[in-house]
Amino acid sequence: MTLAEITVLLVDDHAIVRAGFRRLLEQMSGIRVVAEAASGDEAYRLFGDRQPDVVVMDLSMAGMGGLEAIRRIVGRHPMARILVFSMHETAAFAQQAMRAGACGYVTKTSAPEVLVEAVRAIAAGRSFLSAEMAQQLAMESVAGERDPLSVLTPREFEIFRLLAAGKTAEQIAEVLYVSAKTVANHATQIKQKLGITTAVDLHRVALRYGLVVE
Amino acid sequence: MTLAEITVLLVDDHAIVRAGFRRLLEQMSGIRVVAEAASGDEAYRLFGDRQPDVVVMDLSMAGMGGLEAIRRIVGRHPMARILVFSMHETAAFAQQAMRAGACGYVTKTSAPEVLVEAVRAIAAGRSFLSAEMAQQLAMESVAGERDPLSVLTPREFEIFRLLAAGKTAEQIAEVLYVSAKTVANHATQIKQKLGITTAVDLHRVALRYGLVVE
DNA sequence: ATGCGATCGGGAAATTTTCCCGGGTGCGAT
DNA sequence: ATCGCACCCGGGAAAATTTCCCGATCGCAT
Repeated sequence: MTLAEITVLLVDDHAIVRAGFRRLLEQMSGIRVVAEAASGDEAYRLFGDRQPDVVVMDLSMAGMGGLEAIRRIVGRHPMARILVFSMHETAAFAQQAMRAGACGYVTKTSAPEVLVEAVRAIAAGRSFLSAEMAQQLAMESVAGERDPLSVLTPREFEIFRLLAAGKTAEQIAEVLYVSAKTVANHATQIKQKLGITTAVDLHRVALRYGLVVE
Repeated sequence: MTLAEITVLLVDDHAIVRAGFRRLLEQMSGIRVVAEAASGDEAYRLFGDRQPDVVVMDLSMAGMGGLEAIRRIVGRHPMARILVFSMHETAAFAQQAMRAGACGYVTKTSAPEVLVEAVRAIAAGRSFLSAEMAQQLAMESVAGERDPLSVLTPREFEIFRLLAAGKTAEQIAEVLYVSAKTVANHATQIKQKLGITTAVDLHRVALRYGLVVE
């Protein structure tokens, strides 16, 4: 592994990003891009052909998403080592990717050196998380790591759902036969528990857990 | 213009994308990247220094967004020619970008040749829309049923986007260099125009038109 | 020149959010 | 039985935000 070059399969539906990665790695010794794919499908096929040491993959691709592609590749080739290279700064994405079988996660805003370092780490059999991600994930695992909505009491959950559906505090108060004041107090408590500040965040959490349709 | 090289200022907060663009243009004659910026701020400063023929700009940047950067640059330098290079496939973005003062819009999924063609078109004084965008915009104008977001002014659209991203009025005020009061007033106007009342509705509209991810 | 729309924000009132509090209720443990 | 505890309900008061109304400026078009 340390003797030969590290071979890389690049997967991203943006040609410009693939070009950037190539340019970056051209200036490095010991790493060589042996193939590129613009879709999960293509990546799956090419992996079998080329047997690269490392796959560098974007998450957000049209068609079969990156997560699905990871599952497929790892399912067929358990030894595959995949580094996710995503634009999302959120720990939830990193978590999902790792769970799907990735060995590392780096954001696109990372410095170029970090990317190279990550590729080397993955090739060497280690895993790699960018510092911010590691930080976030650590925070979460300390916090208990389970479904964040489980911290809500039944009443809070109910109000959470209604808020996420776009109802105002008064409307909710009306259907629940309590005062708007109480709803407001619950709402504050809910946001506190979920660690969010705005109604938009609340809606996002609800979407993420399938509590509202679209 | 056709005699000299076309000089380009590259603006994108992802180093990898800038590298990709450089690599792409290195292989072309007649185009040269003379500067790179990782933020709208930096782009604004560098534009004055270098006076590039064309600015190639990403829309979604941390801090001052791309739209705001366009507004600022064009406001100060009316002759600036800006090509937007975005990951968003939605016509609403192209529409807003053009309205903010851009001369062209290309998505990151475009083929490399398209990017080069677009840069050349912009430098030659023409404007450029990628085929899919032109298609979508045409469809909309024919259908008469334009998206409700077109009733928003550029400024309103920008603030709308930031609100939909879960930012508070205060945070928005900070990145746009205006008072929180102004943002609040805009927000009221936006909700009025869109016929919505809650922040959750706002997020939903943004989702519906692909302005926010997820 | 004049009008118009876009942007920015102040003033003031209305409304909402937040924090702090206490009271009531059910439920399991001692 | 009664104690602790979590839950639910809401009042009071301060803080923050939203809303409505207004005037100012600026660029642009007629």
